Amino acid sequence: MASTSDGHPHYPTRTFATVILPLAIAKPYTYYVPEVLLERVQFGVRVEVQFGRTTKNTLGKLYSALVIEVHQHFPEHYEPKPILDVLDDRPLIHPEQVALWQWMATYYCCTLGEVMHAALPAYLKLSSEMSLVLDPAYKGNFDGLSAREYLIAEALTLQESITMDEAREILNRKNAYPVIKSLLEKKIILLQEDLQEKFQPKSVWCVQLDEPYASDHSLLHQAFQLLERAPRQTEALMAYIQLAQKQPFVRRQDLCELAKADTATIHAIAAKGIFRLYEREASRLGSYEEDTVDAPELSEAQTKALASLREQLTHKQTVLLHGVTGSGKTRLYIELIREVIAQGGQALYLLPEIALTTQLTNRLLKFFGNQLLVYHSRMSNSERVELWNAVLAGKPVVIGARSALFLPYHKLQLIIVDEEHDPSFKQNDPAPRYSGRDTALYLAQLHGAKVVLGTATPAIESYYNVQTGKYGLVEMTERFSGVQMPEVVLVDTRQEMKQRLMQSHFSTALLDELKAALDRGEQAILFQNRRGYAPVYRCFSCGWAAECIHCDVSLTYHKHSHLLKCHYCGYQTKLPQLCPACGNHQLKLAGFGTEKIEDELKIYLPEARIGRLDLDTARSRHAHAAIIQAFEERRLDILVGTQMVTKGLDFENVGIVGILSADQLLQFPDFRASERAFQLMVQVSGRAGRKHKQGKVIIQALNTAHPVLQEVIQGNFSGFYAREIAERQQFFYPPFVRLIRIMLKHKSLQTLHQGAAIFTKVLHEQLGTKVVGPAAPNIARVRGQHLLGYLVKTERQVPQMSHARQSIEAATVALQSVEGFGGIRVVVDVDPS
DNA sequence: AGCACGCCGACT
DNA sequence: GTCGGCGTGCTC
Repeated sequence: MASTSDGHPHYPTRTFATVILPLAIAKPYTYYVPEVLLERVQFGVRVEVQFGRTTKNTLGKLYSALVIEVHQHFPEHYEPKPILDVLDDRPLIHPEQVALWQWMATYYCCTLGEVMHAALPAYLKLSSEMSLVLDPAYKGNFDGLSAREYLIAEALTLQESITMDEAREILNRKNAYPVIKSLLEKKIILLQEDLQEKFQPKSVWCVQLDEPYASDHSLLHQAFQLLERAPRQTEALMAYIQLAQKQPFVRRQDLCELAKADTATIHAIAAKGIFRLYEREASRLGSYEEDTVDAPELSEAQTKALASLREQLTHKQTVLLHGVTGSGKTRLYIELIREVIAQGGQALYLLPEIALTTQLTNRLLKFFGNQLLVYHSRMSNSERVELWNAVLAGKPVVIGARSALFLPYHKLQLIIVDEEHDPSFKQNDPAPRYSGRDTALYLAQLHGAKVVLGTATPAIESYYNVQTGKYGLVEMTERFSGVQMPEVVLVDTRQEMKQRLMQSHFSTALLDELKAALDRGEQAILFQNRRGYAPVYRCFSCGWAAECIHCDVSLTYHKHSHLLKCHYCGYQTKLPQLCPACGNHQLKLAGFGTEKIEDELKIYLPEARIGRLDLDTARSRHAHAAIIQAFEERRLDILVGTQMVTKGLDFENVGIVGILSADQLLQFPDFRASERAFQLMVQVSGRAGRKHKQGKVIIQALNTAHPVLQEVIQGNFSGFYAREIAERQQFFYPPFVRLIRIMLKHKSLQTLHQGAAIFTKVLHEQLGTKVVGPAAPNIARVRGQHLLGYLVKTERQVPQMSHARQSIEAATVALQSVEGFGGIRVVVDVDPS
């Protein structure tokens, strides 16, 4: 073995690679780069490595790991294993991606593996599966095998290899291992591990002219003569000529369709030497075939706003675009994106997932055509890989939800975060628990790119950053159409109840306005932030209420399925007829959700065509689109819905919007309740207003004195902000501090409390009064796990933040090193929503 | 995340 | 006695 004076004899190249494995483990690992792979191992490629325990009977599992560094530092405390193969010729990522991942792992307190897991498309993360094959060297028969051994051996004579799962199934037991072990010892079978690429390019059959016709079109008349007695084939040849004039490649399928022929006809022509069939790699990403159109001309207000936006972006990284609904923010984005394309850069347009409707994407596709890719959650694994590769190759524009932040940009110049205030930009579970907006800001910084935060209702944090001068600000106060902002009317439902004017959950004013709007041929939207029929099923004799068996929440009655359902874990059950606690017949439904609103509305407005948009009716993307389309095409008069109706929708004929219970929004036990309520009410109000006519909004509330209601009515964002920011300052809430929420979880309440004692001790020692807790959250048990939470309030500065993180880490280590408490899960959520 | 090992109670 | 449950520790 070659050896150098300063090198280790086992590692002659003295070159090592640090890799990230596609697993949720804390740190990167280092492998040895053997001579034969020296040339091909580089930053950003995937390599095949063996990882995990190996014993004499198991080959280690194989993984595709991502190389993030190639270096000469000899690992000191262990013997690195070799890299087995290199899977890519070109890097799959740029250094910016790894930098982003590292920042996310640190900032959001999770492992690099967890970030990479979220970042890479599934088909780029490979792991091997163990399978069994017959040992080709084995010459004997299967005599003398046990019944179980025989089952496996026999199965292997029928199929070449079987997986461990299949072996378990054949043996009908959980652990197939002892049987396999003895078969290995008898040298009847071998184990096999191999890594298989999951992504396969799609190929389609194409047709072209064969020689000599291909190079000499004047010979085509001879071809037609050859087909003279076959009219179907003649037609196919003509169809081919027609298609070939328009497109560089003629798909067999397209040809069949146009010529109304089957593949046999095409093959017959090929057999005569006129056509030649070949396979061609095809994209799964739909291409935009129509001509792109020009965006409408900018209004005066838009021109001014755009100029201001451009000007501020020259000296600020981030500008907040605060524009009322309908002011035409999207039109400005289009302009900015165009400039980026012209300069050869890349732009990312981020939206909350739910706002990624076809309404918006189709509109953008019309302007950008094939320069734009839409990245949505319903994409297949193969499509994701293709999209990844397209961005790697420099695709200029991507529109997507927060996960689009992970795509491999490397000349990113602009990120637009539309609806920046939206809480669904925050990922709550699983790790990385990151904010799409804040991560976008960091990503932009890495690329030296600009960020535009767009919204009609800025987040308190964002507006605070405007006030301190960190962000620029552009305001658009008028609707593009010139139509006035809707008139907002508050209805005191407590008064109406006293006077017995309420009809079910509808005030007279709301019902009258709805009727009037329908008579005028207008449409209406009703907002109720709760799905299902009724959120509580209670015994009015003893007070018992139906609760989930896995979670500490009341069950919601769903009329459609006639079941009680848990909105946290999905548990469902039939309605008891007698109260299980006292045996009485006093069981009644309390409260109301979208389902009940839809139902009761039918009584008061029997003529109206009513649709419902919530998680229950719009579970699939298709169902969601179908409801929106029906409303758009005016096949529905009234749309009842949850938050879903507030996002990313543009309807032209909505005369009236109703908010059924503002109290529900305002009563949330959360420091952000006011902010959320303000945003939701303003956003849903923004759906009102016809193309040429002012719309109307009716807000029903029991407590009409709440200041947020007046601010919503007046569209008074600055008043709302001033009041809210003062409160945040007084009670030490963001943006004046940063919050880190910690949740301990365990199935045993006793273990949880005992463990929490240790955790609390360490945390208090390190952070003192910055820690609030432990306290059981409102919902103290979810999916059978008891919860205990802490809130850490810390200064916004980096050193204090990292001290808080280190303290949490120390407390976690202290907790989990105690026997019996290792099973307590510690979930850390930085900047929780 | 996997996976093996070790310790425990429940039955072919 | 084995089988399978779960808790714990380790992986370059």
